[in-house]
Amino acid sequence: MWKEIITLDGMFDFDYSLSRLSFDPLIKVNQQDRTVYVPVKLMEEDKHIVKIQALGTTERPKFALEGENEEQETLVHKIKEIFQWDKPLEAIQHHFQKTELAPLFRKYPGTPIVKDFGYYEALMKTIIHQQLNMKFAYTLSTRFVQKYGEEVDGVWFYPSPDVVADIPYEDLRELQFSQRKAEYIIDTSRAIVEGKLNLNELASKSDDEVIQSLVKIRGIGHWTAENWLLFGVGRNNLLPAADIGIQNALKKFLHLESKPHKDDIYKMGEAWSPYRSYASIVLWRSIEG
DNA sequence: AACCAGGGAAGAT
DNA sequence: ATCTTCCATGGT
Repeated sequence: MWKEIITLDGMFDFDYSLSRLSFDPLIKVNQQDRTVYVPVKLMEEDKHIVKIQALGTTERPKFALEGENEEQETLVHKIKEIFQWDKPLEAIQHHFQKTELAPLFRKYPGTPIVKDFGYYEALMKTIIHQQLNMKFAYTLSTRFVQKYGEEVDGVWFYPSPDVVADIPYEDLRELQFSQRKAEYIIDTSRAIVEGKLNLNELASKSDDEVIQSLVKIRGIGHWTAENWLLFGVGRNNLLPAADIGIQNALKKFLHLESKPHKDDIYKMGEAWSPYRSYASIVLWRSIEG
């Protein structure tokens, strides 16, 4: 077993990360202990679990990382990437002080964007969650992973694309997937297995290039491509204007009569660039219980 | 019971 | 290219 203490220079609201992660029943989180167990797949069939416990505060973040076997350096690096501990959250908050979102950034300092635990996982989860209320969305993704994924010490790993590629559509329908959602999930996984879709390769391209490529795949629209970039890859400048949550948050924050249209959202968002992802995350946060 | 949900495809213009 | 309609399925 290895253990490592990490301290950050800037701020980081880890307890908020935990409350967000706890939306997902698949993720083993304990908000009282301030811990989360992160499933990390270094390669296929090379599954690891890293326990993270918060020791510090938002202003003075400090974490204890713990793993079972070797690979300490690689796993710590992975965790740093997932939690994006290198993002300059102070500078980002400062950037927003001259915008209309300043009050939200003062209310929620150090709000981080924690990435999903893998590119494929992020894409599947995002497709499954399209157009569904969050409760049912998580019910579906949980059924999906608990049926086809693998549990190690109480921690769930998503199935790999080759497992999903072989699922008959009817089997997902039994989990209450719509026919189309079953097709999106399985067909996209097949494209990955066949090498027609390479997420690692995509992740090195520009936002626009990624969106152009992903949108060509049946079942992936603009919203899903943006969300993959934001939560899968961890890009800074995504503003999913079609997202109902973003729309509702802006309506509430700006006291609008009705939900803003996407053109108006993009216009507002110009001042938020190049950190529009962080505008998105505080807007989402502003309407969470 | 109607409308909504952290959309998308297919068809119409 | 942009607008409309339909699709699915549970939640409130």
